[in-house]
Amino acid sequence: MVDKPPAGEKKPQRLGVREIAKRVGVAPMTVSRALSNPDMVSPETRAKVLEAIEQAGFVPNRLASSMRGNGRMIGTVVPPLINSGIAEQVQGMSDECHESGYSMLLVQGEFTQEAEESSIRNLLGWRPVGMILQSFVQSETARALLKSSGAPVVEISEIKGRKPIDMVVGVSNFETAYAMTMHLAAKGYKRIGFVSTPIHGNDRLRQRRTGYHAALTELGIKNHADMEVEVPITAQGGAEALVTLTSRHKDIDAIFFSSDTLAVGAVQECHRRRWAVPGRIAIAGYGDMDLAAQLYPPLTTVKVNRYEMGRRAVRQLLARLGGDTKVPTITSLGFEIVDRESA
Amino acid sequence: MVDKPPAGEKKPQRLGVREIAKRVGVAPMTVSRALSNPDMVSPETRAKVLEAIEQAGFVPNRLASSMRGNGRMIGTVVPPLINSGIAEQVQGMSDECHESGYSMLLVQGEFTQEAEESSIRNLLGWRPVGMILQSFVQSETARALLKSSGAPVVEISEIKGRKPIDMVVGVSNFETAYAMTMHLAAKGYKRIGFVSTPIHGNDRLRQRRTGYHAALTELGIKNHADMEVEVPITAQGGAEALVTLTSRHKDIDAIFFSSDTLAVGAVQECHRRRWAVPGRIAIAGYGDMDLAAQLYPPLTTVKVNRYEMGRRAVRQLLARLGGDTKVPTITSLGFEIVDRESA
DNA sequence: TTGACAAATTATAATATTATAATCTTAATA
DNA sequence: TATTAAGATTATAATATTATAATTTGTCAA
Repeated sequence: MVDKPPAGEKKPQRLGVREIAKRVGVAPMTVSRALSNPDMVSPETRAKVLEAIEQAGFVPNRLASSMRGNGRMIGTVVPPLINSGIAEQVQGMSDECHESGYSMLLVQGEFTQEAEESSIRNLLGWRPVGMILQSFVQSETARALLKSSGAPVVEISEIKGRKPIDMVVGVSNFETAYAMTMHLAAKGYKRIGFVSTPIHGNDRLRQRRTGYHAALTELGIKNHADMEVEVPITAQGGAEALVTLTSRHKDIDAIFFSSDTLAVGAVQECHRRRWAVPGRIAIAGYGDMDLAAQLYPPLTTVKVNRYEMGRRAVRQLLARLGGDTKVPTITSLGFEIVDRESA
Repeated sequence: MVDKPPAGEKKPQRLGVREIAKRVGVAPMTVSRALSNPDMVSPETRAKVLEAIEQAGFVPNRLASSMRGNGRMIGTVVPPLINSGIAEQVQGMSDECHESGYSMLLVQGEFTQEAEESSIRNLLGWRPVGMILQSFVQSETARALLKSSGAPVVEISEIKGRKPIDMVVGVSNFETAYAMTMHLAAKGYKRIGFVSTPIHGNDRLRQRRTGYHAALTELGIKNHADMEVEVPITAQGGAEALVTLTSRHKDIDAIFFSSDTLAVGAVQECHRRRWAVPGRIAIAGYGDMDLAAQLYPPLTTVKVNRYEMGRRAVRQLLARLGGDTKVPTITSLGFEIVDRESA
């Protein structure tokens, strides 16, 4: 009761179109239009409104717009940003969103099925106009929620295999890995190992391994499970994998790492052991990270344009939202085998 | 008119507390409470409500909650995620947000003052309950907007110098750089160069340079501007900086890089030139990235816990939002000089 | 001077949730 | 049996915006 203002005093109106309208002497709707449909307002009125807005430091409430169905928010769930190429992808998404006036709601983490589900649920609570997800969504409940939300969904993922919820943007991880394995074979390597970060639940990695297997089969090389290792996505992981594989197989002459981070770590281990790369062992990576070209020796790797993938994903969503009915369901970005000196 | 449903037919009610309430035969308010104040609802009612929610696949609309003042969204503006330690910070923020049921609205990019201002304006449109910004906000307009928004603000930045808008979390970049420079001097290096990514507009980098200068002065070394270079934050940048400095000064014996990414690039250049590190030249970095310890030779660097910084920033915000009035205005996280073999 | 038409503006209602105040139940006490 | 209190539930109003329909204003021609 102490705080209650005296009867006559008008309470300090919160800053909204209503208040701006009052100050200019016009209806709230006119203020709204001055901002979003300038053509429907006379130039003079518009000028007065914009000035009042500027003057008051008014920032339109996007929550309310969103509730009325003018939302401009995209939700996204991504794996950990460190050491993977995800950071570049997020940058691509963010840039594209920003340029189109959209905002990006981000959840990041290492997800079990339940965690993934709860993250998606959280995001959907904000009623985003579109969702971008990494990898295929595992949880059936989550898939159902996404579908019934009505928002278009882009999965940035392996482009072949399981049926997408809606749209997919990505590369054929199978083909990239197949191509690299063939490339190594063509360069004369006979015993090629494969190192990956944990594959469980990750389509992309699984497809890479499958591509590696397919190439070996085609080459008439019997593929030994003990030519493969899974390690955490760190430089140390790469170094350890190198040690494991080379001590298992004295004659191994090349290792294909499913991530540049691992390959770089392995190269360091070779330096420590005074092993020539590729003389003693050839090393190939995946991703073409910034360091790859500068590494000593320069890293042979698979180049995938992650930044562009991020941008494309957003562009697909926006196209769909813009009413474009013939947005492709599957968008495959190309890849490139970058042949450098490490293999 | 074709679409209009026949008169008697009830239009398909959108899924909201209202609809759930109708199905359970209870008031909307009760549904709301079943979710957010379970204690105020009888166990039986609550069970029925939760079942109906589950059954219908209802996801509460956070926009509407937010409008009523129950928002749980934090806005953040960060520099590019690639090659800097920012990804770890974002991971920290995301984890902490997620654990507390908050969502993170992220804008990422390389910002001029105007772009920074527009990004902040965009975020504020969503009425976040708190904001986390990198570095001190430059634009006066943006600072005003932030202040008048009433949301608590954490700047993750240099902890000394300019007056923060609200709270700061960070380290003293001055001290870290001072300490590293002194460390190098103590190890016997006489001519120490400094390489940084573009300093303009970045407090943290400026403070690092200042710390480097202060140390030189204290050591009685006259500091030459041509012992410093600015390069882009890439491995190549680091390599180029090494070339530039060593050709300018034949007697330079150590280089302190303001980022591990640069230092790693420089080490590769040394390998190409068959220069011993630290025999021919010592290399020190900043950040202690994953690769630093695995690098050949292992990288001497400044370790700052960026992940923890991100978590702390969010925790400070939440504490303040939780009504804690004695949240510290300035939080300094410690640092560590990690002495390895490269210097 | 009236009518027709377009342009500009205003009024209304709808979006989904929840704090608050009001009401209804039930049980315990006098 | 009436009274009181606590617990559970419901009714009301408020949050800010905008599509739509309705109204006002102005211009031109008949």
